[in-house]
Amino acid sequence: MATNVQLLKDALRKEGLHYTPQRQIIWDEICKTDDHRDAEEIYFKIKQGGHKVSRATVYRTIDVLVKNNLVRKLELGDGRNRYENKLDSSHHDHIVCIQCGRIDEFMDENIEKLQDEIAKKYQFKIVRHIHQLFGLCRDCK
Amino acid sequence: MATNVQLLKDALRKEGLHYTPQRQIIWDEICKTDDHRDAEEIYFKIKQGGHKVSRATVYRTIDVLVKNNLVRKLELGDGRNRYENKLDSSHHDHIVCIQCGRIDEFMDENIEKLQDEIAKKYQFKIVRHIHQLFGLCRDCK
DNA sequence: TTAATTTTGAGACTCAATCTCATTAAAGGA
DNA sequence: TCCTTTAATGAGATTGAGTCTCAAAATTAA
Repeated sequence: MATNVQLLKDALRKEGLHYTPQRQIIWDEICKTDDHRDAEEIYFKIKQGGHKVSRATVYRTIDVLVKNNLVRKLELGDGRNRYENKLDSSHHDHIVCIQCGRIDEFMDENIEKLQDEIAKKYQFKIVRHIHQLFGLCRDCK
Repeated sequence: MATNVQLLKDALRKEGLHYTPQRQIIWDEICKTDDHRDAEEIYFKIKQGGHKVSRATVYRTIDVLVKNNLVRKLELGDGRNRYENKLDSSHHDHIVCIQCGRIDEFMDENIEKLQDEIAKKYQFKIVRHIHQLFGLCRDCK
């Protein structure tokens, strides 16, 4: 956990922002699980944990964490953004079950390579990408 | 255009819905361009064209068109869904410039194949997928 | 033409996310 | 430590895309 404190401090310093208890609480909460949770869930978990942090601060802090690569923002197109910490996770994309909501992760070097080739062909500089498979998982088929 | 009328009628029949002027106006508007427009844009274009169709009907009709494969829904994760007609477009994914908003289309058989292999590995049945490259286009680099 | 049923439209409503601004807290200097 | 400046926080208002409601209008089949 000590490392996580430093990661946050470094990010905040880089942004010229203060290190505050609220920001630490939020970052801690996000580090607690490897789930893909939305801001509201994170906010309520913090509340349940007995801490008082406002919704606005949760949203604002998550933005900073995303910008500084500590958190990944997941857009599943259902109107709620999800977030996952990037503590020890390498790049991956997502497989989403439209029945039970289960989210798995995948990564394929070859797809990444092909992607880069496509970008080259279009003279496009990729900043980020989204690759999601929606359908039925093993248990819902 | 005659074909488009029939496509709509067929879709509506399949859904057990009535063929109405409003639905035709909406479908016509979507067929007019190959742009990727959001519901609000489509709604205002119809208004500008001198037709009176309510926002609710636009949204409702688009849903029917998407469900029946006449229109493709694009989720770019910016809170607004975009739509494009599928009149003579084969499957493709999107390259989005985060600077100027330009949207290009790409398609790669190999990526599609690799995707299917991943699904098989996870015993997952793909219903749909999203693959989008975000970054800077040729003109914005 | 009528009766039964569906569709439409105006505006209310939802919900995630953002904004406002008065209050509180942090950081650096003396 | 105290003070001053500047930034952060929180409560609640606001936004905006999209959905819902329900009375009025339109469609269809008889």
